[in-house]
Amino acid sequence: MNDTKRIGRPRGFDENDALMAAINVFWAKGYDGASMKDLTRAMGISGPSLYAAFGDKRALYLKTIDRYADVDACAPIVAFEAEPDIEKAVRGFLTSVISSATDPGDGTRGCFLASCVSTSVGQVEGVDERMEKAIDGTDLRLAQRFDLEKQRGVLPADFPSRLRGRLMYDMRQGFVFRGRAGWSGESLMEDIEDRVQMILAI
Amino acid sequence: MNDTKRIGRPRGFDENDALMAAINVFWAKGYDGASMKDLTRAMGISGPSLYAAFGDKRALYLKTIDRYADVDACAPIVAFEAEPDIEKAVRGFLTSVISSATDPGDGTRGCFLASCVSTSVGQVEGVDERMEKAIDGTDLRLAQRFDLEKQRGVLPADFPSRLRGRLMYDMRQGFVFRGRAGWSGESLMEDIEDRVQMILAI
DNA sequence: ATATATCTATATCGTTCGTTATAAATCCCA
DNA sequence: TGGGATTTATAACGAACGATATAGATATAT
Repeated sequence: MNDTKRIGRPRGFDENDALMAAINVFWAKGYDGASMKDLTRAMGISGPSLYAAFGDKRALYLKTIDRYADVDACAPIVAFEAEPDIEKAVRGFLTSVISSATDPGDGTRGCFLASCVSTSVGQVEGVDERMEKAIDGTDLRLAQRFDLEKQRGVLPADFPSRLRGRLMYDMRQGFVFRGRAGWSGESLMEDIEDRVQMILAI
Repeated sequence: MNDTKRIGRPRGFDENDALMAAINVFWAKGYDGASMKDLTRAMGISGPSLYAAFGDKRALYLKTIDRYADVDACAPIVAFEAEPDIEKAVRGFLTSVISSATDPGDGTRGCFLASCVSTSVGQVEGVDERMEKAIDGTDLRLAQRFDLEKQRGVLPADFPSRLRGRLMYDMRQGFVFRGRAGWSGESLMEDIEDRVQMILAI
């Protein structure tokens, strides 16, 4: 908005970078599990700087959710939209879900929204609306991809795009959940061919 | 186990009742959200009594999980197993999931395992194994119900019982999640006919 | 009745939490 | 070269947390 140089000492950190770092902390530890010390250390700033820039912990959390939604960091959905062949796209979506749900990285398994934010729905004020909006948005994107195939004639005109989009979303929720509970990627992969057929059935 | 009268002052509370009360507190507030004060008040006992009987907070939490699994309190699964007609059973399962996921009661929405325990997987030591075992057990029960129908000849011999059981489970996870995010029961019900057909397809 | 063992309640412990005064440091502008 | 504005770091705040030491209460056993 305001590109004019502001008076006073400038920020010693990048707000974007700090937010992305905060996302990873919440992602790995959850809202309650992430202490202010965890956050300030990972963000490379001190407590007062954090409060001045983002408000309190809850406000920071909500901003990480908004940021995550903005940068469109959800790999499975991106994969789904990028692949031209619809069957491969569905398979790619599920495969991406599974790999991200089971990859033993820095603790940021699954999707930030599905793995972390979803666990604070109904617990942290302000999360519910954002989560609902995120689910709506995802449902819509998935459905639109199917609608595209209906226009192309690949899928029949009466294909229930919305329902199948939601189905895919719920499958993701299940896979992420199982991954967090310790399921291996291989065992989860046993299901995907059956599921691809379900999603695309008539 | 030991029915002989024990020496010393007897317990002033029932351990079962106290555990059930603790379940509801965790269910409504989550593991971190449930304070010892919340727990002792709901359980009707004082702090030291709680610690003497159940250990620390985490041990109590794990015991509530075990207890919940034992009493078989998961309504959707019970409904699924009770209904003789398999299609009605599947529909009943999903309907029960949705109603319990959206019923605005005392905060104990969904299933204790799906709504609360699942959010502490990877966060609280000892939860992972229990959750994995619970999922395994549920998958098995759902699959066995399908196997029964295969024996009866209602479902074809090549019906993938295990896969469809897992599918139902993942659908539940999705519905519970959406319910927590604010979805209404009616909007969730829009999906179920399509889903019943999916689960029983081929 | 006394001794012993167990449970209960009050009160408090030390931590850790999220949050914030305070003051030094760093920049723009005049 | 100051003066004003803003950000920084240190330190500490009150509150709430989970967990306990202590002492009183209540049962059985002898």
